[in-house]
Amino acid sequence: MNQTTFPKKYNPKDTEEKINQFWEKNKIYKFDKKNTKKKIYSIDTPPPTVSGKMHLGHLFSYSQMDFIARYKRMSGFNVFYPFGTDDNGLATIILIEKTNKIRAKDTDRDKFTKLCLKTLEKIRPQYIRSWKKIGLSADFNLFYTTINKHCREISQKSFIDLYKQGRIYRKKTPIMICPKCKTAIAQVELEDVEKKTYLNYIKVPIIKTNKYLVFATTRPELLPACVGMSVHLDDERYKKFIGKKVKMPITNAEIEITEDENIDIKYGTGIAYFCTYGGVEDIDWITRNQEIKPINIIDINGIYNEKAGKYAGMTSLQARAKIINDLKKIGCLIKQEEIKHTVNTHERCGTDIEFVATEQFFIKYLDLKNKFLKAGAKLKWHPEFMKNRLDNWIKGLKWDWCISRQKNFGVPIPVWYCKKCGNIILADEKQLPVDPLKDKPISEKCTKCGCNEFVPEKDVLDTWATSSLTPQIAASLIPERFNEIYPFDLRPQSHDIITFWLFNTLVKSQLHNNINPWKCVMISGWALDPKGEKMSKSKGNVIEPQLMIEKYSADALRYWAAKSKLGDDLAFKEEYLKNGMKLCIKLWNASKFVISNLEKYNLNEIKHSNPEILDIWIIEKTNITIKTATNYLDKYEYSQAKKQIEFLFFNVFCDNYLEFIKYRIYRDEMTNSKKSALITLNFVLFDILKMFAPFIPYITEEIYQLYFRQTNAKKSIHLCDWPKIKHYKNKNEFLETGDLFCNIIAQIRQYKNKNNLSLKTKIKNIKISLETQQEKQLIEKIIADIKGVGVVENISFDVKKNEK
RNA sequence: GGGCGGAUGGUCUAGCUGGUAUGACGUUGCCCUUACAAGGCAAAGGUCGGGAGUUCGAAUCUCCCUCGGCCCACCA
Repeated sequence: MNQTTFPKKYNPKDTEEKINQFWEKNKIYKFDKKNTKKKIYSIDTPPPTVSGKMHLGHLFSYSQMDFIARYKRMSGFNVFYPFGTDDNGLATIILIEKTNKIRAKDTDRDKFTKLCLKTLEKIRPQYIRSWKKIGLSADFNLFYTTINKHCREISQKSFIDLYKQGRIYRKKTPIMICPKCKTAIAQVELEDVEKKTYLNYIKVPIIKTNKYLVFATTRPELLPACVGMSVHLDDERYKKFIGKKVKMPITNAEIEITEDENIDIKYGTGIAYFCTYGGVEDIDWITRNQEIKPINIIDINGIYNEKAGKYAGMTSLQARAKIINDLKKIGCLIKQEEIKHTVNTHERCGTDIEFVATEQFFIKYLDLKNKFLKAGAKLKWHPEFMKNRLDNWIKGLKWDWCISRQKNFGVPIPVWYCKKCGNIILADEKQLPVDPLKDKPISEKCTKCGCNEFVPEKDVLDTWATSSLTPQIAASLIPERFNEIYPFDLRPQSHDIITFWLFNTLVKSQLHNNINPWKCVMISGWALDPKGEKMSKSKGNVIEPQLMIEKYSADALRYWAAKSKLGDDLAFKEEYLKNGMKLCIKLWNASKFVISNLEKYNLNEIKHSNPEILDIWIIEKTNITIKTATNYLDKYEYSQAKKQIEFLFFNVFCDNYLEFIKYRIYRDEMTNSKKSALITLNFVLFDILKMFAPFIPYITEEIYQLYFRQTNAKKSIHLCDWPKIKHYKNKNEFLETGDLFCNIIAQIRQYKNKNNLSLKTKIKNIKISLETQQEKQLIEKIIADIKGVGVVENISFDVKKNEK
């Protein structure tokens, strides 16, 4: 047997770097596409955005999915674990603009996309390095970026398929836009912020009377778009005015007072005025009052148009200031009351959203709410209660999915319009991916009118329209095994995007294939700052994972990530990283001790036919841990599994077993008890290492390579089999005896402690108290061990109660 | 307003298909024991947010209340 010198100290920094290169060079995590014997376990890995940096939250949730991936790999699965990046959104635009000093607005879309792909190609390796560094065992060659050809093609194909199904429609409709980003935004992109504003009380004369009404509004600038005014039927103050008309100041428009049961009598003056469109309630109202024509005064860019009269060319904010001034001048503004209210803003830029009527593409799905609820219920949720969030969301959906975006970057909507008749011409599947701005439809003439001139659609698809296809995108990287990969076994992701990524993916899969995209979902929580608060740049409490890896090691960070229960948020505390390091150091030292002793002998030559009681005891303890840890991991409860393994290692193996066998293996002559100890040490340590491997992959690999690799065919510990249970007869008796033994050793330790004695000090006599006579019988078999381990010459027993 | 999850020694945390509580950090004492001083051994410390109920028995089940958290909906 080769003698390896086990390094005295563990150096995580160098080791992790070295191990990483080893993994990469030997393609340890490569998906074996030719292997048809192993069952595939497929993971729909979340694609992060290259434009960002890896943050602690990433580290947290990717580590958690990696525990499962590694466990499944060791359990004999052929793990399909791709890694993509999501690069067709605003963040990418900003990055490309910055790096290349250009503006997307002023650049040809095709050129910008190419430039983007080129830039991403350049910066990607550095970015992905972070993910490799945390020990992610994905196959990085199963790669996609949501803006590449492969993804554009699949995304456009999805559009065409849904269009043909009649699921996609184009409609002029009020839609939320961000006046700053100048694009349509979806419900999920909203963030509500509480803001201070003024509730303005405005006086309007009632026509043909000398009376007037006062209504209150936070959006006075929409006055030119006012189309209605309502009061509640039960409102004694206003009941009599229903059916009368008022004359709006400034515009002189005549508005009829109507009755509407949704009016809150207590809010403002109890009179609501409706503009097209100030908010959801305006849209609701106009849907209830079909005969009323909207006045669209805001354009898609957020600027007021000619219908706004003198306010044309302004933004809402500018118009508001001006109109308040004008109302004051003519004496119509009675008062302004400062209030706090919640406004919907665009989550990316914080700008208040506007409602504007524009032509947009929608995926029709409101009619399928029940189908989606049922589909959600079919998924196995871990943790289970997270399903409520999806249900809640589906039940609350109000609009179809608006999938067009007015941006000059993204996946182009594969559509042209006939110049003459406006007929929509879909791209042909054969020509995908297509860019209507530069490509022409395959059919040269409009099928309706025969015209041969086409207007390209300028809009692109919502980023979620593409990222909701990650299962199809990833699985089609290995087309020949598509059907074994899809539906995926697992979708891991964090809870904040259940309502979009998870939901949208489910929707697409249901619409295209009528099945769920995955069998089960694993929802992770958030990484919080040490105080338990959300990390954000503005708060300045962001923790750099890279710095922490430098300081403590990736294994320590992963150890921290394994601390939280699945789905729970977890505060980041350096103390936990220290615990992680402590475990690594302990694992290193214990392995050093065990291996340095094992290395002295050729284990194959040591044959023992008679295992000692305490050796069977530790094997049985290991068996129990294997069983419970396996159960927990099968339920995705990695934190419980880790806890069990850690307990076995620290409290049973190190604190007790290693101490128990020292006196045996320190002997020079090769006795049976020494042989038994060596053999047991060998495989218990190996089992422990294997169980730790999914959590702390670096140090376990290093120890494997230093010793166990010599006698194992597998190149890496991560390719080894997950430990199996060894069977012994009468294991309960061994368990009982071993546990009792621990108890007695504890008594001896206590005795020495009380008497300020070192543990190795030999004592002549000690009295041990036992509970029953039966215990005494068990103990007699291992009296020699007690004397040896406890360093005692004579032992007497004091039995508390006698058995009948 | 609707929904979901929490509240356990000084701090963080496990347990929650019921039988007086897990571990870590911190604190104190002992030990420089041939794996480990970022150590080992040992000790002190909690009756499980409050109230009621079910039960022989509840941190664990039911109901109510209080206080955080998250998701969703919210106003002219």
